[in-house]
Amino acid sequence: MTRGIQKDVPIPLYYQLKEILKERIKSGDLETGQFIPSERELGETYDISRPTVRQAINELVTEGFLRKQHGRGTYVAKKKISQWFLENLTSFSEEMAQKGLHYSTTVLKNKVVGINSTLEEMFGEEYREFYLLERLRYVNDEPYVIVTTYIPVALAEGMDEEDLEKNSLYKTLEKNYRLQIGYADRIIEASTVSGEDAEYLAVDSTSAIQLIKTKGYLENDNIFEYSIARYRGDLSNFTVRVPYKSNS
Amino acid sequence: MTRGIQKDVPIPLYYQLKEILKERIKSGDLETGQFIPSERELGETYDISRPTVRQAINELVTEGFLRKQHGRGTYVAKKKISQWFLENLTSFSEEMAQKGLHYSTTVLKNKVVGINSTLEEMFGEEYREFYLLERLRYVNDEPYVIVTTYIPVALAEGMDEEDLEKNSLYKTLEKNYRLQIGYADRIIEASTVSGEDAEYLAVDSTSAIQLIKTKGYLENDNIFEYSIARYRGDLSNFTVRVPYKSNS
DNA sequence: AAGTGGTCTAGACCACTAT
DNA sequence: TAGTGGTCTAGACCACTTG
Repeated sequence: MTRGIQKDVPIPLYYQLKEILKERIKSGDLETGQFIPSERELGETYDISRPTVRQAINELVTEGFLRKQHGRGTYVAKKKISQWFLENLTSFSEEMAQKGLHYSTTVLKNKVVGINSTLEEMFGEEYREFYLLERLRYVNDEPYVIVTTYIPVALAEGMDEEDLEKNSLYKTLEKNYRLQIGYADRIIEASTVSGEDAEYLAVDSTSAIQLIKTKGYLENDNIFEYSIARYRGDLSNFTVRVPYKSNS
Repeated sequence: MTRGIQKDVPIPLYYQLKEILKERIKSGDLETGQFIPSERELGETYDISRPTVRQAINELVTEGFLRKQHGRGTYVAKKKISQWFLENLTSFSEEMAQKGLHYSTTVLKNKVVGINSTLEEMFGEEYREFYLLERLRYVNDEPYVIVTTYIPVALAEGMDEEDLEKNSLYKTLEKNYRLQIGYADRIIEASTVSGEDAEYLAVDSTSAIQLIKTKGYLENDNIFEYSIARYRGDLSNFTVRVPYKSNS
């Protein structure tokens, strides 16, 4: 049943091995805490060299699937906590699908606005007009988060609402507008809900909300997106796993 | 001036190269956006093989110091944003020192408590007694955060307040109690301040606070610490940089 | 002593970017 | 076309853990 590695396809061997190992973990073939075959053994099994095996394993270690112990071996890490978008730049829809939650979206605002001081601080003076998109998202039919997104018109000329509903925003920008997305900075703050948001989120005016501001950058380090998300504090939490580094 | 690489010391070559490159970045020798020498060139300069150079560079890329462009080269990334403890398991004192902020600490509680349902959920049934330490921290003479920490007595028998004030908690556990710290999960939530906390933090009773719960784990995946931090929402924010991965 | 992961070499060929 | 990073091989020796 173990899928083999194909050498005649343009997929890197180490990547194929990663997928195989992830699959074996997900299927339960390799259980939590169980030691996986040694690097040399995996190399023989799949007929690839040890450095290539190591590349696959090391990436899985940094991704949190495996853990190593010098002199003992490599074992499957404890099941990863439900990790939110604080570690991966995934879209809301992907996140919800992965968690198996039902969600829906209402568009509150969708227009083009001129520059203001906040936008100028974020994007600099290069752009003068921005798409403003404000969406209210429900999870299991409860209001969950309001997200306001700004994108320079120049980067996504002609983008319409359909683009944003069918695929995720990032996929649209990548495929239709050929933007090479690089990374994002997320700024996390706790705040009290604003009057307008309180109504949409169906909470009273003293409720706490989790603010998450996102600055999206392209591969070339130019900013392409700024968004402000307001999550209901009583419904949301976010988890990050941080490694310990004893050396400086 | 460029420090060379020493082959007769028990420090890995790739690690020495990492330090050299970081130093060259910090000193301004390699500036932001500037392309660094190619992998082959670095190998010749420091007389090490290309795979070894690649190991150094790849780690610096994942640490955010460098960025690569296939076919073009490797360049120095934009200066990293002030990154909070959401990416590294550093102590409050280290964090403040790095930011050059003045801080102080008051111990609110310091006692041993028996197990309860929350602690049992966190630590399991193995431990029956826990150190409870509650500290109020001031930054620039303003109340900033209250942190409540639980540690099983069995793991740090005889730990006293001095241990906790002089060095950081983690350093104490590592050095005096020989615990091998592995990683931590941080759970982030927004909430409204509790009555008791409101007084200490000097905010009114409807204020928002940033809750950050930390579960600390040892190398062997056993939990050794549970803490709940309440940050003043108006004074704190936390930043994370997340990479974009187009493939699943 | 045997097996494991950690480090390192000296090549090779490919895919991508620039000119 | 030349130079870059991306992938891969087939070894080698070391440090660490366990029997």
